[in-house]
Amino acid sequence: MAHIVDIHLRFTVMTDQRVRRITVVLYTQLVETILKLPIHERLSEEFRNRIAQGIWAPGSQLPSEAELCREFGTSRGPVRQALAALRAEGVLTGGRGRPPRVCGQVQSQSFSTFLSFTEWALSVGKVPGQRTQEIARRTASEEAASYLCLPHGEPVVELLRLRLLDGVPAMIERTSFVLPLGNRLFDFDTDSGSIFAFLLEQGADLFSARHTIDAVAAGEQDAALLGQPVGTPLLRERRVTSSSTGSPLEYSDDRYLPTLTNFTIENNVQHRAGLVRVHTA
Amino acid sequence: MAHIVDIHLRFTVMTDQRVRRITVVLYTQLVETILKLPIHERLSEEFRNRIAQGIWAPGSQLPSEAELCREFGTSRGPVRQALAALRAEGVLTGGRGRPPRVCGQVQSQSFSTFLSFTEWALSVGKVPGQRTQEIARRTASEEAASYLCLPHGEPVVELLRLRLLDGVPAMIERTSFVLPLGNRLFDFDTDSGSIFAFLLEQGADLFSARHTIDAVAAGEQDAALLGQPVGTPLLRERRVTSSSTGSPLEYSDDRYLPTLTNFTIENNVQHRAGLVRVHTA
DNA sequence: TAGGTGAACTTGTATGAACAAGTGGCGTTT
DNA sequence: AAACGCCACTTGTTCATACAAGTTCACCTA
Repeated sequence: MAHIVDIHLRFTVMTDQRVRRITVVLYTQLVETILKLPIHERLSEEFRNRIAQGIWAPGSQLPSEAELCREFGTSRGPVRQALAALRAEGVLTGGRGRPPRVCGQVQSQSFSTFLSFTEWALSVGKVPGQRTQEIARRTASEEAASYLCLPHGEPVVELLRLRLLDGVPAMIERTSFVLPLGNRLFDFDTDSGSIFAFLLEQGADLFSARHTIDAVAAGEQDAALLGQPVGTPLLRERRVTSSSTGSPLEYSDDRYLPTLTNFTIENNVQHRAGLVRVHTA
Repeated sequence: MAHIVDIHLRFTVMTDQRVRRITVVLYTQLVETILKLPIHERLSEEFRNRIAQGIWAPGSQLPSEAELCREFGTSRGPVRQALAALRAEGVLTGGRGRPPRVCGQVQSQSFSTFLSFTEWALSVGKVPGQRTQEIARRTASEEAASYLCLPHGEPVVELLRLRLLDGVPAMIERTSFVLPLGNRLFDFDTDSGSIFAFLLEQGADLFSARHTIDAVAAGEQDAALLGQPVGTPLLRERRVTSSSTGSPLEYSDDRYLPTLTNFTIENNVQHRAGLVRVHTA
């Protein structure tokens, strides 16, 4: 799907001896596109809703496939596809002869919710906040350069922000953007909200991310910003976000106060965990 | 599938005025069962191998579905099921008109590899080790009782072990087992290897697990065992393992040296992360 | 040379059918 | 009461088919 939402045409026009700017916006038929979602995606969305709303409570059995087919007027294929999607996330179990059951309590998070602090905070009912400490174009640190696959001495745009939940310091974000992305940030008020949303709006091709989670002691800067003593254990998430062609766009070192935030995953015999334990030499 | 591997029949017999014990073992046809794996599971296994061995390198395109069908002599269904399994783990991407590509560098880990320190260590080519500090039956700690859904004052079997990688201290494991499971451990040499494997062998129904990851400062005991100063940041994984009926069997508080171990996950637009960020009040 | 057209190929979606394999309930037998 | 056999129902697996929708590339045209 092309996913073009609208097309902006900007003209500079002379009329009546005055210069005017005209913007013409062509809206494409997004509504059509949404309504034309494939059946099985509409189904899995519907199933997710029912589970979230408790209509299908944890532990309870779902209707049989045949019943779901009758209810939604489709064949077994799409119904099974929708169920498989939820099974792959560990939300459902079931086996031969046994109707599917709601199994996991932990809801998975979409790509954007997991990447964006702002979107995540809103999804858990908190007010996100941010205090930009610094935004600068400078030579990439060794670590950033290696993660971003940049030659030594290449410049990047570095951003240091303190992130807040309901006004309370919760996380420190040190991000390095490759130049094509980073340069756009100078036109953006980094105190106003989600960079992720801004970049997506600008058409950035943020496609995949690799997250590495460990623990570090708070340095002096961390401690001062978070209002904690130096040496406090912090939960660190390092992240490389790449485009759909696989070239790295952004490297971030996020340090969370572990009393406010943690990471959770569910796992079972049928469902391999996406998370892996890694040994570092 | 029943998954009965063998049946042991033990007799005590009098012959020639001597008491003998005879064990008769009935082996069931496991080989048959393995060979009878459904086609799509055999395919996804084969695909996983090819990716691991680099036959299908990251970034490279896979053969088209039609070719795979020809190669394995099946219809499109099973091939697509196998591809879907890998896609659900974020290993493959692709879209309409575009042959699938190997995308993630991070291999997912099976339930048992992720749960068992021993199995994991072997899978990354390290020699796992353990020094049992203590095994005891005592009243559950408040935290363990709450995670295991036990009434206040209920006894559990607590185990404290130092885990090693190639002889180097890497993790501290504090596990509480509910009695039916824990009591069996007194018949087991906890210095000899994997408790997880032992319990499975005993027929324990370890089905699902919820993992919570955060950071803590090393206490005195942690510091002494790991040979680190008090206050060193440790990467903590707390885990509740449950049976297939959902009743908790085991609670563990594992503290890793973050210089040796971390957790990694991959994520993309098409593939929701199983891992979620959680706010703790 | 730049750009459009169309054919060949690819994957995504959906249907219908058939059989394999496991679950649970019922009644009967031991 | 426990064990067994049977039946109805459920999910898992596989096939064959058809069409929708996107990609790629060679070719033609302006």
